[in-house]
Amino acid sequence: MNDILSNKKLQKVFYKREVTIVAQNLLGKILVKNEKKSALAGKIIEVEAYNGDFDEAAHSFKGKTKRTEIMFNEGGYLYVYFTYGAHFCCNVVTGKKEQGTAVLIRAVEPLVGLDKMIKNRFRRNLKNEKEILNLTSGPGKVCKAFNINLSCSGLSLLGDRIFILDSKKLDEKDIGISKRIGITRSVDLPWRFFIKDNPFLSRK
DNA sequence: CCACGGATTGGCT
DNA sequence: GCCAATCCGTGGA
Repeated sequence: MNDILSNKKLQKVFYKREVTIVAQNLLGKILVKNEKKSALAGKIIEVEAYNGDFDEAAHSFKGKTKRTEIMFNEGGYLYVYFTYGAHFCCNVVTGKKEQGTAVLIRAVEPLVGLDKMIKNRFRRNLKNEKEILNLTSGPGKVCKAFNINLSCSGLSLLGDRIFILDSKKLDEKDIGISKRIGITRSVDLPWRFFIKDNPFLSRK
């Protein structure tokens, strides 16, 4: 199983493309976070695209602020924000410099470092086997399990702390598309992409 | 300085 | 299914 970690790291050219293309192509790829002694890894199974040019739900829509300036980098950086007084959410910055586009990682399927993820997320042992499905099935949950917080915002995905590995291309028929979740503006854009029937999705 | 709302989660009805 | 928790970022006075 750990041989998945020998896959090739995604490079700048992958991230600099248009945000909805990057979003769909991130499905099935492997998010990796290197800890002091071990690695955490999960397969990306649910994402959403945000584009500040015309998408009122994007943090970058109103222009650059101290919080969102990272979103205006060129593709290949991590943008993390804090919300509802409790949760972090992590995004992959995409496109060209000053564009303000990013992909929210909404759910992953845990692959490597499960014990550590369980510790990070619940601070206790699992109550039962089914609880594993609650480990990384939402944007705040992913960040908690991977110990991603504001100190990770702005990190380069070409570095060694956090990055994404390639994997074989998904069959188009396995990709689902829907409206985005939890927003109040630009609600009709069909910019949520997910791997159909994966048990770790945030919603069915 | 103050007010308001949020790219969520988990607990309770 | 409904709803409170919780606090920072943002914008206006």
